[in-house]
Amino acid sequence: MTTTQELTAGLGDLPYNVFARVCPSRGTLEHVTGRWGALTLGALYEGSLRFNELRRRVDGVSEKMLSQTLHALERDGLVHREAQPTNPPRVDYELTPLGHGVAERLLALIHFVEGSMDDVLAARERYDAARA
Amino acid sequence: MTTTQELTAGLGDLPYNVFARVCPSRGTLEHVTGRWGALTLGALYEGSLRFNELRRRVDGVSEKMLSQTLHALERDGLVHREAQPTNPPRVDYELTPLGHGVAERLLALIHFVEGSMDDVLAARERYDAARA
DNA sequence: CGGTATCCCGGCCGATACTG
DNA sequence: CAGTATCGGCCGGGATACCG
Repeated sequence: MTTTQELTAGLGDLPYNVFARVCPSRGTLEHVTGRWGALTLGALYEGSLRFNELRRRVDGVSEKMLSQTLHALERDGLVHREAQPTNPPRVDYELTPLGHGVAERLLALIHFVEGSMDDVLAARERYDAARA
Repeated sequence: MTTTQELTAGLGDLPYNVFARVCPSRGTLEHVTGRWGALTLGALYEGSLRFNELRRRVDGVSEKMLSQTLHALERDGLVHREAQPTNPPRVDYELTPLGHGVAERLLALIHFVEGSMDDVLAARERYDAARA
């Protein structure tokens, strides 16, 4: 297991530190972990998807938010947009190698959280019961 | 490496699916990956911290948001609050075993994003240059 | 199909003041 | 030190309409 010492060692020497208010990595982390960014990256992990396929997969996302999310992820170099000038148009979105690395770690987190939900729900009941 | 097939296989059979609008895991994931939740869990990974130590470590967080964040994480069973009834009061926050597992995966993601920032910034320049 | 443009509301969140 | 209470702005994001 990686220790925190290793994880945070020499942060002052590293170029990017997400814990600092001004660091650009904080913005990228928010694109990645944001409500729709996380689910979009997760959905694309298995392979390329078209716009409306993504919409169906990420339950509840609006056209506007999916569009914004994809633009942000494409700008950060995590998603590649492949538009075919046919009629009707066909646009495929897929992870870049970088995006794949991010999505992999993201899915590890998502999966772990999903697997912990029974514990989480039990903890909530205990917490709520203690103040009622 | 874990494949997406494995990650998403039989989602319909699993009790919790974050991609579904109504699943409670989506709410917990948002606590965990939210702007302040992620940084708070990351800060606590190395060990217990007091309220104002956390405030200093999570640069830019307000008292109110840190308080709200800690309450949410405590309710979800990820953070344990230890209050000593001394004067002046002393309150320590630390990760639960469950919170530790979450934070570990979160830090893997954060670290990867930080390590990718040069690529991300380069991708942004290319993206912006392409439409200017 | 694959988006963009516009309107607008709720709530996230920061600032400030106050308390035990 | 460790918070809670209250106010207010601003913007995330949903709804709707429109376009190539």
